[in-house]
Amino acid sequence: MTTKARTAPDRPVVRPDLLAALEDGGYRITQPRLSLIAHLEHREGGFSADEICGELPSIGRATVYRTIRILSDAGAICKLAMPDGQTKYSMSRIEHHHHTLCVQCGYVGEFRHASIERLLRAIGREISGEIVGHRIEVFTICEDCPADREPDLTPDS
Amino acid sequence: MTTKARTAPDRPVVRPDLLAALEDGGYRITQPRLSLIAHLEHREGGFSADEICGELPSIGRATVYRTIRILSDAGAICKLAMPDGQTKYSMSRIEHHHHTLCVQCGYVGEFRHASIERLLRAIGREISGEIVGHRIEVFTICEDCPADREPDLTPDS
DNA sequence: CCGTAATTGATACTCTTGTATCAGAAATCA
DNA sequence: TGATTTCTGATACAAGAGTATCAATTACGG
Repeated sequence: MTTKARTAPDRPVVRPDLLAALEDGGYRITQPRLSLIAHLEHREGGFSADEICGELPSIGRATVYRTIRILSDAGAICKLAMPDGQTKYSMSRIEHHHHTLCVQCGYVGEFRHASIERLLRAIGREISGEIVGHRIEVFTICEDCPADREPDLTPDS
Repeated sequence: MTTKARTAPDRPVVRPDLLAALEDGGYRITQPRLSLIAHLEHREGGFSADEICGELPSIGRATVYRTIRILSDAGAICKLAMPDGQTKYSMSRIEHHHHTLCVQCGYVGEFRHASIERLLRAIGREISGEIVGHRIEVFTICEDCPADREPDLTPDS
């Protein structure tokens, strides 16, 4: 029964699609990459690369950045920008989504809205040039944050 | 007839609303600020702070950044983010607009779309927390850019 | 026209977000 | 089990974007 488990070390079990992001890219399945993926998979909200370095001190900075890049290229992670320019990442849990970012605690939520795709097509008809991408970020003060404080800079571009 | 012009130096004439952005903030009308505003007013597309430093070498770096900040706070300038994280600014010419950014030449365009405000209200009803701002950026390859090249990273968050 | 207070510009500094390097360690292939 | 190739982690480096400092200058109210 346990024939196959002979040489398996204590590899964390991760979402198959995240594993596939590595394999499809021709990357090796390594311990640090698995630990990182397992960590991100269970992490709430958004994160910065440096936060992850702090949370997983056993994994080198360079590896954290490299792995985030791989996952980001594979579409498993989204790269976001806070109003102040800070970079955040977020694990994608649903497809074709957009993000809410709490300007106070950095919490990142995902939402879908059918009208958005339609809207983008309409915009495409009105502007010159070809649309190659978009960024839609909704800045919020999330439920768990005190709403009484002055929010940060809130660009509405 | 020319009584009033006696002590007026060669101050550039700038859009009154931009001047107001200074006055309303309690800022002095200085030569460097006026030169900068006059320059930006006639400049096409988007710009980075450092580009402006290069274009107006007689104005100090710090002053460029300070003035951009003042205008940005006053809403006369929008702060944008390119897909790669680079910061761009753009003079606002119309109200309640959003931006197109050419990922190849950095050209910034403005557009309005009535549905966007409606859409945001709809989103507000679906998510938890309070919306305090948003960022909608449409990345393009503009008419004047060769479309055959591979575009940059095109996040669709 | 003068005094005061804000502004300027040069420069140094900071902080974030990465990338480059490279010897040693690990994963994979045969 | 090697042999080979990739990956890792420590560290240094770099670019971008902006702030802090501060003496000299400029604008503005009276």
